[in-house]
Amino acid sequence: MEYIVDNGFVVLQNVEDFRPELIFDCGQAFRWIEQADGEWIGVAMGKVLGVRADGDKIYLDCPERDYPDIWYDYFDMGRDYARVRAELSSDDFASLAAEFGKGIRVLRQDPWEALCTFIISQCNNIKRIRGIVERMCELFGDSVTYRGKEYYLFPTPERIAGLSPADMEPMRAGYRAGYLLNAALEVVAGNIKLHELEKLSYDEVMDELMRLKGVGKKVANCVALFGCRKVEAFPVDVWIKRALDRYYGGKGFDVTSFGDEAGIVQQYIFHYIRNGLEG
DNA sequence: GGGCAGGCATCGA
DNA sequence: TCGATGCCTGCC
Repeated sequence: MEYIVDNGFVVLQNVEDFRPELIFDCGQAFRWIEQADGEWIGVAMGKVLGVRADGDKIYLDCPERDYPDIWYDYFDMGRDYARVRAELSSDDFASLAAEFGKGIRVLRQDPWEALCTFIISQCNNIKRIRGIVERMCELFGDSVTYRGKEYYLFPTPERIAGLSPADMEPMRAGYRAGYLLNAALEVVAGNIKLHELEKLSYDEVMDELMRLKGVGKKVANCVALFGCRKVEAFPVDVWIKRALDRYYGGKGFDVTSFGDEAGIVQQYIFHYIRNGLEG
Protein backbone atom coordinates (compact mmCIF):
# COMPACT_ATOMS: atom_id res chain seq x y z
CA MET A 1 0.00 0.00 0.00
CA GLU A 2 2.62 2.47 -1.07
CA TYR A 3 1.60 6.06 -1.44
CA ILE A 4 2.74 9.52 -0.55
CA VAL A 5 0.85 12.62 0.43
CA ASP A 6 1.63 15.62 -1.73
CA ASN A 7 -0.05 18.99 -1.42
CA GLY A 8 -3.16 17.44 0.10
CA PHE A 9 -3.43 14.67 -2.47
CA VAL A 10 -2.86 10.98 -1.88
CA VAL A 11 -0.48 10.05 -4.68
CA LEU A 12 -0.10 6.49 -5.90
CA GLN A 13 3.18 6.01 -7.75
CA ASN A 14 4.40 3.58 -10.40
CA VAL A 15 0.88 2.38 -11.07
CA GLU A 16 0.77 0.49 -14.34
CA ASP A 17 -2.87 -0.61 -14.42
CA PHE A 18 -5.06 2.40 -13.63
CA ARG A 19 -6.72 4.34 -16.39
CA PRO A 20 -9.69 6.27 -15.01
CA GLU A 21 -11.46 6.55 -18.36
CA LEU A 22 -11.47 2.76 -18.64
CA ILE A 23 -12.31 2.04 -15.01
CA PHE A 24 -15.18 4.49 -14.80
CA ASP A 25 -16.60 4.14 -18.27
CA CYS A 26 -16.76 0.39 -18.78
CA GLY A 27 -20.22 -0.05 -17.32
CA GLN A 28 -19.39 -1.26 -13.83
CA ALA A 29 -20.15 1.99 -12.00
CA PHE A 30 -22.52 4.76 -12.98
CA ARG A 31 -21.71 7.74 -10.81
CA TRP A 32 -18.27 8.84 -12.04
CA ILE A 33 -18.17 11.90 -14.26
CA GLU A 34 -15.25 13.29 -16.20
CA GLN A 35 -14.64 16.98 -15.65
CA ALA A 36 -13.52 19.40 -18.33
CA ASP A 37 -9.94 19.24 -17.04
CA GLY A 38 -9.75 15.45 -17.22
CA GLU A 39 -10.30 14.81 -13.54
CA TRP A 40 -12.97 12.27 -12.59
CA ILE A 41 -15.30 12.98 -9.69
CA GLY A 42 -17.51 10.30 -8.26
CA VAL A 43 -19.69 9.52 -5.28
CA ALA A 44 -19.06 6.11 -3.75
CA MET A 45 -18.79 4.41 -0.39
CA GLY A 46 -20.44 7.36 1.31
CA LYS A 47 -17.79 9.81 0.06
CA VAL A 48 -17.01 12.09 -2.85
CA LEU A 49 -13.64 11.62 -4.53
CA GLY A 50 -11.66 13.33 -7.26
CA VAL A 51 -9.29 11.11 -9.26
CA ARG A 52 -6.66 12.28 -11.71
CA ALA A 53 -4.10 10.27 -13.65
CA ASP A 54 -0.77 11.75 -14.69
CA GLY A 55 1.51 9.20 -16.30
CA ASP A 56 2.05 6.42 -13.78
CA LYS A 57 0.92 8.64 -10.91
CA ILE A 58 -2.64 8.67 -9.61
CA TYR A 59 -3.85 11.63 -7.56
CA LEU A 60 -6.72 11.09 -5.14
CA ASP A 61 -8.20 14.20 -3.57
CA CYS A 62 -9.15 12.76 -0.21
CA PRO A 63 -8.05 12.74 3.43
CA GLU A 64 -5.01 10.49 3.82
CA ARG A 65 -6.76 7.97 6.05
CA ASP A 66 -9.45 7.36 3.43
CA TYR A 67 -6.96 5.63 1.17
CA PRO A 68 -6.16 2.67 3.44
CA ASP A 69 -9.67 2.73 4.92
CA ILE A 70 -11.70 2.89 1.72
CA TRP A 71 -10.10 3.52 -1.64
CA TYR A 72 -7.35 0.88 -1.56
CA ASP A 73 -10.05 -1.75 -1.37
CA TYR A 74 -12.51 0.04 -3.66
CA PHE A 75 -9.94 0.23 -6.45
CA ASP A 76 -8.79 -3.35 -5.85
CA MET A 77 -5.23 -2.12 -5.37
CA GLY A 78 -4.17 -5.41 -3.81
CA ARG A 79 -4.45 -7.24 -7.11
CA ASP A 80 -1.64 -7.44 -9.64
CA TYR A 81 -3.41 -6.79 -12.93
CA ALA A 82 -0.18 -7.29 -14.89
CA ARG A 83 -0.17 -10.87 -13.60
CA VAL A 84 -3.83 -11.33 -14.58
CA ARG A 85 -3.04 -10.13 -18.09
CA ALA A 86 0.07 -12.31 -18.32
CA GLU A 87 -1.88 -15.40 -17.33
CA LEU A 88 -4.06 -15.01 -20.42
CA SER A 89 -1.16 -15.44 -22.84
CA SER A 90 -2.32 -18.84 -24.05
CA ASP A 91 -5.66 -17.39 -25.16
CA ASP A 92 -5.24 -15.22 -28.25
CA PHE A 93 -8.56 -13.40 -28.05
CA ALA A 94 -8.50 -12.82 -24.28
CA SER A 95 -4.91 -11.57 -24.33
CA LEU A 96 -5.69 -9.16 -27.16
CA ALA A 97 -8.63 -7.86 -25.14
CA ALA A 98 -6.50 -7.61 -22.00
CA GLU A 99 -3.75 -5.73 -23.80
CA PHE A 100 -6.30 -3.33 -25.29
CA GLY A 101 -7.94 -2.86 -21.91
CA LYS A 102 -4.76 -2.43 -19.91
CA GLY A 103 -5.64 0.00 -17.14
CA ILE A 104 -9.04 -1.43 -16.31
CA ARG A 105 -9.63 -2.37 -12.70
CA VAL A 106 -12.69 -4.10 -11.27
CA LEU A 107 -14.15 -1.87 -8.59
CA ARG A 108 -15.19 -3.35 -5.25
CA GLN A 109 -18.39 -1.46 -4.67
CA ASP A 110 -20.95 -1.35 -1.93
CA PRO A 111 -23.20 -4.41 -2.39
CA TRP A 112 -26.46 -2.50 -1.89
CA GLU A 113 -25.53 0.10 -4.49
CA ALA A 114 -24.36 -2.62 -6.90
CA LEU A 115 -27.61 -4.51 -6.40
CA CYS A 116 -29.73 -1.46 -7.15
CA THR A 117 -27.74 -0.21 -10.11
CA PHE A 118 -27.70 -3.59 -11.82
CA ILE A 119 -31.41 -4.11 -11.19
CA ILE A 120 -31.84 -0.76 -12.92
CA SER A 121 -29.51 -1.80 -15.72
CA GLN A 122 -31.75 -4.51 -17.07
CA CYS A 123 -33.06 -3.83 -20.53
CA ASN A 124 -31.61 -0.33 -20.37
CA ASN A 125 -28.78 1.65 -21.91
CA ILE A 126 -25.97 3.21 -19.93
CA LYS A 127 -27.16 6.74 -20.44
CA ARG A 128 -30.57 5.99 -18.98
CA ILE A 129 -29.09 3.89 -16.17
CA ARG A 130 -27.00 6.87 -15.15
CA GLY A 131 -30.04 9.14 -15.22
CA ILE A 132 -32.17 6.87 -13.06
CA VAL A 133 -29.38 6.30 -10.54
CA GLU A 134 -28.69 10.02 -10.31
CA ARG A 135 -32.36 10.86 -9.75
CA MET A 136 -32.56 8.12 -7.12
CA CYS A 137 -29.67 9.74 -5.24
CA GLU A 138 -30.93 13.31 -5.60
CA LEU A 139 -34.40 12.33 -4.47
CA PHE A 140 -33.56 10.02 -1.59
CA GLY A 141 -29.87 10.26 -0.75
CA ASP A 142 -28.24 12.40 1.91
CA SER A 143 -26.36 15.41 0.63
CA VAL A 144 -22.68 16.01 1.26
CA THR A 145 -20.45 18.93 0.40
CA TYR A 146 -17.17 18.50 -1.44
CA ARG A 147 -15.03 21.48 -2.45
CA GLY A 148 -18.03 23.66 -1.69
CA LYS A 149 -20.33 21.78 -4.04
CA GLU A 150 -23.29 19.61 -3.10
CA TYR A 151 -23.41 15.90 -3.95
CA TYR A 152 -25.86 13.16 -3.05
CA LEU A 153 -24.95 9.83 -1.51
CA PHE A 154 -26.57 6.63 -2.62
CA PRO A 155 -29.78 6.19 -0.56
CA THR A 156 -29.84 3.59 2.18
CA PRO A 157 -32.07 0.51 2.00
CA GLU A 158 -33.94 1.89 5.02
CA ARG A 159 -34.85 5.04 3.11
CA ILE A 160 -35.98 3.15 0.01
CA ALA A 161 -37.94 0.65 2.11
CA GLY A 162 -40.02 3.50 3.51
CA LEU A 163 -41.15 4.72 0.09
CA SER A 164 -44.41 4.08 -1.69
CA PRO A 165 -44.51 3.19 -5.39
CA ALA A 166 -45.83 6.72 -6.01
CA ASP A 167 -42.82 8.18 -4.20
CA MET A 168 -40.56 6.35 -6.62
CA GLU A 169 -42.24 7.51 -9.81
CA PRO A 170 -40.00 10.58 -10.27
CA MET A 171 -37.05 8.21 -10.61
CA ARG A 172 -38.61 7.04 -13.89
CA ALA A 173 -37.25 3.55 -13.33
CA GLY A 174 -40.30 1.94 -14.86
CA TYR A 175 -41.11 -1.61 -13.83
CA ARG A 176 -37.75 -1.87 -12.05
CA ALA A 177 -38.97 0.40 -9.24
CA GLY A 178 -40.95 -2.47 -7.76
CA TYR A 179 -37.84 -4.64 -7.76
CA LEU A 180 -35.89 -1.94 -5.92
CA LEU A 181 -38.59 -1.50 -3.31
CA ASN A 182 -38.83 -5.25 -2.77
CA ALA A 183 -35.05 -5.55 -2.44
CA ALA A 184 -34.96 -2.75 0.12
CA LEU A 185 -37.71 -4.39 2.16
CA GLU A 186 -35.87 -7.73 2.11
CA VAL A 187 -32.62 -6.10 3.21
CA VAL A 188 -34.26 -4.13 6.01
CA ALA A 189 -36.13 -7.23 7.18
CA GLY A 190 -32.81 -9.06 7.41
CA ASN A 191 -33.89 -11.68 4.89
CA ILE A 192 -30.73 -11.07 2.91
CA LYS A 193 -27.51 -9.89 4.53
CA LEU A 194 -25.66 -8.14 1.74
CA HIS A 195 -22.49 -7.41 3.69
CA GLU A 196 -22.17 -11.05 4.73
CA LEU A 197 -22.36 -12.35 1.18
CA GLU A 198 -18.68 -11.98 0.41
CA LYS A 199 -17.92 -14.61 3.04
CA LEU A 200 -19.99 -17.15 1.12
CA SER A 201 -18.98 -19.17 -1.91
CA TYR A 202 -19.81 -17.93 -5.40
CA ASP A 203 -22.65 -20.45 -5.77
CA GLU A 204 -24.12 -19.47 -2.41
CA VAL A 205 -23.94 -15.78 -3.27
CA MET A 206 -25.77 -16.41 -6.55
CA ASP A 207 -28.49 -18.42 -4.79
CA GLU A 208 -29.00 -15.71 -2.19
CA LEU A 209 -29.17 -12.86 -4.71
CA MET A 210 -31.49 -14.68 -7.10
CA ARG A 211 -34.07 -15.09 -4.35
CA LEU A 212 -34.80 -11.40 -4.91
CA LYS A 213 -37.47 -10.43 -7.41
CA GLY A 214 -36.01 -8.99 -10.58
CA VAL A 215 -32.61 -10.53 -9.96
CA GLY A 216 -31.73 -13.24 -12.47
CA LYS A 217 -28.44 -14.74 -13.50
CA LYS A 218 -27.01 -11.70 -15.26
CA VAL A 219 -27.81 -9.18 -12.52
CA ALA A 220 -26.72 -11.61 -9.79
CA ASN A 221 -23.37 -12.13 -11.51
CA CYS A 222 -22.82 -8.37 -11.72
CA VAL A 223 -23.64 -7.91 -8.04
CA ALA A 224 -21.44 -10.87 -7.09
CA LEU A 225 -18.55 -9.46 -9.12
CA PHE A 226 -18.81 -5.76 -8.35
CA GLY A 227 -20.46 -5.84 -4.93
CA CYS A 228 -19.42 -9.11 -3.30
CA ARG A 229 -15.82 -9.51 -4.49
CA LYS A 230 -16.50 -12.72 -6.35
CA VAL A 231 -14.01 -12.31 -9.18
CA GLU A 232 -14.95 -15.68 -10.63
CA ALA A 233 -18.39 -14.27 -11.48
CA PHE A 234 -18.72 -13.87 -15.24
CA PRO A 235 -21.77 -11.83 -16.25
CA VAL A 236 -22.98 -12.79 -19.72
CA ASP A 237 -24.94 -10.07 -21.46
CA VAL A 238 -25.81 -9.83 -25.13
CA TRP A 239 -22.40 -8.37 -26.00
CA ILE A 240 -20.43 -11.03 -24.17
CA LYS A 241 -22.67 -13.72 -25.59
CA ARG A 242 -21.99 -12.54 -29.11
CA ALA A 243 -18.25 -12.54 -28.43
CA LEU A 244 -18.26 -16.03 -26.92
CA ASP A 245 -20.32 -17.35 -29.81
CA ARG A 246 -17.97 -15.83 -32.32
CA TYR A 247 -14.58 -16.51 -30.79
CA TYR A 248 -15.12 -19.62 -28.72
CA GLY A 249 -17.77 -21.50 -30.67
CA GLY A 250 -20.71 -20.56 -28.49
CA LYS A 251 -22.83 -22.61 -26.21
CA GLY A 252 -20.48 -25.19 -24.76
CA PHE A 253 -17.99 -22.57 -23.69
CA ASP A 254 -16.81 -22.99 -20.13
CA VAL A 255 -15.90 -19.67 -18.51
CA THR A 256 -13.80 -21.43 -15.88
CA SER A 257 -11.20 -21.72 -18.62
CA PHE A 258 -10.54 -18.05 -17.88
CA GLY A 259 -9.39 -19.07 -14.41
CA ASP A 260 -10.61 -18.06 -10.98
CA GLU A 261 -10.54 -14.37 -11.94
CA ALA A 262 -12.85 -14.75 -14.94
CA GLY A 263 -14.76 -11.61 -13.99
CA ILE A 264 -11.69 -9.50 -14.73
CA VAL A 265 -11.35 -11.14 -18.12
CA GLN A 266 -15.03 -10.37 -18.69
CA GLN A 267 -14.31 -6.67 -18.18
CA TYR A 268 -11.43 -6.78 -20.67
CA ILE A 269 -13.55 -8.59 -23.25
CA PHE A 270 -16.55 -6.33 -22.72
CA HIS A 271 -14.47 -3.23 -23.27
CA TYR A 272 -12.66 -4.73 -26.26
CA ILE A 273 -15.75 -5.81 -28.20
CA ARG A 274 -17.41 -2.47 -27.61
CA ASN A 275 -14.47 -0.19 -28.27
CA GLY A 276 -11.64 -2.10 -29.89
CA LEU A 277 -13.11 -4.01 -32.79
CA GLU A 278 -14.33 -1.22 -35.02
CA GLY A 279 -12.95 -1.45 -38.51
C1' DG B 1 -42.33 6.82 -35.10
C1' DG B 2 -40.84 2.00 -34.25
C1' DG B 3 -37.17 -0.55 -32.71
C1' DC B 4 -34.32 -1.36 -29.24
C1' DA B 5 -31.43 -1.15 -24.89
C1' DG B 6 -25.62 -4.85 -20.79
C1' DG B 7 -33.17 -9.02 -18.18
C1' DC B 8 -36.64 -11.07 -15.62
C1' DA B 9 -41.05 -13.37 -14.51
C1' DT B 10 -44.59 -15.86 -16.27
C1' DC B 11 -46.92 -19.00 -19.08
C1' DG B 12 -47.64 -22.68 -22.39
C1' DA B 13 -45.77 -26.62 -24.62
C1' DT C 1 -36.20 -27.12 -19.99
C1' DC C 2 -37.20 -24.12 -23.64
C1' DG C 3 -39.22 -20.38 -26.41
C1' DA C 4 -42.41 -16.51 -26.57
C1' DT C 5 -44.20 -12.40 -24.47
C1' DG C 6 -45.08 -8.22 -21.57
C1' DC C 7 -42.91 -4.86 -18.90
C1' DC C 8 -41.51 1.21 -18.18
C1' DT C 9 -38.97 4.56 -20.43
C1' DG C 10 -36.44 7.35 -23.64
C1' DC C 11 -32.74 7.67 -27.03
C1' DC C 12 -31.57 6.67 -31.85
